[in-house]
Amino acid sequence: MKQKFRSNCPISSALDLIGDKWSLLIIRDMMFSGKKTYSEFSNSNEKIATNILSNRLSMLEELEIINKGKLEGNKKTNIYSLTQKGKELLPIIMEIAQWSDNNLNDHLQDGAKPFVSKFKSDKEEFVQNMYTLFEKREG
Amino acid sequence: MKQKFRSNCPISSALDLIGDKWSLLIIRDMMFSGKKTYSEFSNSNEKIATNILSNRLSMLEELEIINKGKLEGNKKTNIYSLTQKGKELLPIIMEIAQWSDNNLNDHLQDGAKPFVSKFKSDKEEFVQNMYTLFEKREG
DNA sequence: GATTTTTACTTGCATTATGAAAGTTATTAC
DNA sequence: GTAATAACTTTCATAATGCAAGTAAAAATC
Repeated sequence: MKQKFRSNCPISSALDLIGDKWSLLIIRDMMFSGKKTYSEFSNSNEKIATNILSNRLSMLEELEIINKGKLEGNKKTNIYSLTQKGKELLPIIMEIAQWSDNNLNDHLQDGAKPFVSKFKSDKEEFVQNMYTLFEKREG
Repeated sequence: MKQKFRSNCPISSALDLIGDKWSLLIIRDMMFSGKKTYSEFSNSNEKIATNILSNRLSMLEELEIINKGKLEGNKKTNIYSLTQKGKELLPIIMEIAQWSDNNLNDHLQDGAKPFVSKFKSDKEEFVQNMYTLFEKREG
């Protein structure tokens, strides 16, 4: 784990870890689409290159943002899941979504509006509901 | 403005604009250190290269996240300021700070703790107080 | 008013990261 | 046994970043 932090600023340090163009999109897909395998991530709307995907999955695992596991009876498919550290990225992602919803209206479609709306009206509740959903998925 | 968005997802789109390792640090310095000139940004703890700084300032200006102006009687120094769109990045930055505060304890010093604490205990109030501070700076 | 310093950059080049496409290996399905 | 799937790795082109030095205009100093 060659963590070359630029400083000990919490913002700078977080960006050193997850401040690239792909990491948060993988987390997004895990959170909102329930994706958990390599091929599911590979089919994202944004067409991540497979070498980058592979690299990001191992980085996120090394950072303990995600876990890598298997299902019993299947030696082939890797199942990725969010750790607590990973789940706690939700508020960041939602604030990003809200910012875009407020400020990128020229570009964005209205598809995400109801979703972001719920977050806006009660952030605490939204986040708690999502955390409950994460637990439900884990069974 | 060659905006090559990877998709119309609000999260992906925001990352297309500000999802690099430097943009949010410039914004951070404007918000929390009141920095407003090229040379002030240049002296950040993280040692941004001058060509990157120059590039990011013009990109952020093009995106209408910051404004570029002058003070009367000074033809030399450029004064950069946050637009509304830029100020609204505060909640994202604070959630990032909170995440680091919660999850990067091995790395971070305790300097930022009281600051993040205030955000944790009442986010709404913290954000409003900062917005008031921004206005005060603008005079 | 000439010289130095400051401010805000730009340029050139090395290094690193990303992107696209094809290839590889192990596992599972047929 | 053969084909398809899942999860990668490799190669190579392109783009982004980092470093060092240089430039030009304005301001401060002598």
